[in-house]
Amino acid sequence: MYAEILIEYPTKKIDKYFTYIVPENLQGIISIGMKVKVPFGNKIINGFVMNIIDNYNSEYELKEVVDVVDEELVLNKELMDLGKFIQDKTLCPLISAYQTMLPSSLKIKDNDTNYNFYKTYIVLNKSKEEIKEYLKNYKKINKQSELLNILLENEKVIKKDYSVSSIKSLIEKDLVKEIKEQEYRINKESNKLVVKHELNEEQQNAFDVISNCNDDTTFLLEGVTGSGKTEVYLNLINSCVNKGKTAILLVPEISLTMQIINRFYDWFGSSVAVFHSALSNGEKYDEYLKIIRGEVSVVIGTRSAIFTPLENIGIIIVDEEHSDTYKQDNTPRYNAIDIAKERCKYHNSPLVLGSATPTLETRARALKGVYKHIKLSKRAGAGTLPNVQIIDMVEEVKKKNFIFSEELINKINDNLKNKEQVIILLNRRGYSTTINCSNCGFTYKCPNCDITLTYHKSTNNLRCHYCGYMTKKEDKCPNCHEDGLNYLGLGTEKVELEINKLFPDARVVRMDQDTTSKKGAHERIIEDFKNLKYDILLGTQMISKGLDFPNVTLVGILNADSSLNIPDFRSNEKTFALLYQASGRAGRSNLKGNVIIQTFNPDNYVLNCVKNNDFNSFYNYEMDIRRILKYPPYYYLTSLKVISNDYNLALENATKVCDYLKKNVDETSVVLGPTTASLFKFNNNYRFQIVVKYRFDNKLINALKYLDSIYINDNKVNLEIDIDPLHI
DNA sequence: AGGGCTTCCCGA
DNA sequence: CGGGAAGCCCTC
Repeated sequence: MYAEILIEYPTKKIDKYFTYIVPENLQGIISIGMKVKVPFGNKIINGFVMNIIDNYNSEYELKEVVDVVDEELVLNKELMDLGKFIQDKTLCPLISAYQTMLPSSLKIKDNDTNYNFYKTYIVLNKSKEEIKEYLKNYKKINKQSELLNILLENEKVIKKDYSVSSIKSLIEKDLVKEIKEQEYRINKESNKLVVKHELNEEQQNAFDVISNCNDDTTFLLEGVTGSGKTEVYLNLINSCVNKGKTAILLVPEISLTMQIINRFYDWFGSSVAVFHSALSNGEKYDEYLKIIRGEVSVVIGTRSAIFTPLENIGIIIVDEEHSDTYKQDNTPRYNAIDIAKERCKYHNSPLVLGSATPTLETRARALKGVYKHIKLSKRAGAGTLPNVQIIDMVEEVKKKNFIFSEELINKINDNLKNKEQVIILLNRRGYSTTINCSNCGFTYKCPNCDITLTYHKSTNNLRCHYCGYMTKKEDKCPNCHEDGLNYLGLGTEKVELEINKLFPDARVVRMDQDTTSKKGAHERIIEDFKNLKYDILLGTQMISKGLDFPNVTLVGILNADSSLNIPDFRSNEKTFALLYQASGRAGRSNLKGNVIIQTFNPDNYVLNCVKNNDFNSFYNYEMDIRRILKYPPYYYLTSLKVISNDYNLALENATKVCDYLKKNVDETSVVLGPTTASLFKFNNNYRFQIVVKYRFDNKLINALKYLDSIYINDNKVNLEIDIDPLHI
């Protein structure tokens, strides 16, 4: 018996099968999709069993499979095929497709860590009658007799709750014994008292349409902020579970979605498994084990949770489908929504994409009838959509109001007086706190990357947000040695100081990368804010998503236009979604909400669409732009990056790649470049970019595969291919 | 990926 | 001629 093994080195050079002998003691144990240890070169390394064959003729001597890594962890047929699908669609090594399917704790070569977690219990080692007999003769009342009595009532007790010495002597007397049982680290009970809201008419309609679907239709559930999409999800998944099927719910970032997850725990208790980056390796292992063992019917998680080995999937729901977290930006560059479609096809089950601000691609497909379009146009319960006001900051600056406009200050004061909460959103995309010299124009830049360094006041240093480079801020300009260093841009720290100055009595909490780096910090801030421990929540875009604070009636958005100016074809769409979602945080209960948008471009079309709560107009406006400029959804994109630490080599090869593409793709496609990539220099590597825009191109994929195969063997120049990139 | 083997270049 | 660095190629 032989096994064809895929070696666990994520390199295309060895991304092929190696054949090993299956020794007798592993025959019958080993199966396709299992992880095994094999000798490779002079090391023992992990690999996946891809095939098992009876005969193999080899000119050289084969080695033997050493061992299996874990008998329970086997990728099923569906996932094995899915890996090949990903390899084909993203041009990644097959092994990296499989590696992303497993939780990180199982990926790495530290194969000897045993993540199984056991609890030790004490049980009786004699019959109850014998124990009663013993107790009668024993007569003493002490810790030992006490424990025996408890054990007569309860089958088992946790060892560490009782004194070691009494257990020891009872074991010596052969009356009790220790047993070990595997425990899961996460154990949630469902809440019997959970409030199940009545669905309103629109919600009920959405539920009816989707739950009656028996094929792999994709639905766009477009619901305004606060329209109660979560309630629809809960009911859909519940009906699925009642039919004996399973469900996956994808969410953008779990730490921000704890509110939703807790609702699922309330409904479904321990049949929910959760996957996100904040779990420890042991926790991830346990959650995975529960699924493999078939003990779970609902999985909630971020991008990679789409790979959980659930059987009999009845529905997949992708919440906030416009979020860019669903696309992985390193190998394999897959989009979880594409994977979801593939899995739904396999299980013949519906896919639900939910959002208040779907991507233009999704919405276009829904309008064309490729997806089924379901709308939730009203806020659930008493909430009404907020009143949005645009403030012209050009006028405000004349009045020396640089950060907060007069109107926003007044509204905040009103809110503080009424004991209602405020959210301040600092739109920092493409706009970071930098330092430059007013005397000579010097700015701090990263020596490894072509990026302006960001100033961090709390540590008085400057950091590169790409490679982590760090340097101290000097008192005088390092270039002209004058006192000209100035702060540019708005940082959350600066705004916080300003708030403290303007509203000295307000309790302010800041939420950004710096205050949320510790585990659980997100949840704590959100929980505290919800429990009214603070009046003002100040943060970056991370506060705009899906949070539900009933007492927030005012949202202030500072520098709304900063993200409009980034050179990316999606910047309008991103800005609209961010501002619209942020506005949606206001007035979610019966209190009327207000939103103030501060901008230097009060006439900007995108901002006015937000003001009018008019996704339709925005959609039509932006679709025109996309059509004229040949961007998605009218054209598909593929981006290629040619990377080398040698500038000339990079440019030379980029030109070659570009020429090759021009000759070898369909004539209706457009090849652009080479241009410098948006992050031109990164970690001392020069990066050139080529973009292909196409509609139907049968030749492109082969051209890409050819180029890819060429650069596998080039160790000076690297080629990165991103099919359907989110950004270019 | 990582180790061993080959090649190539330069100094004495 | 020798040594060290750089490139090449193999791993069942």
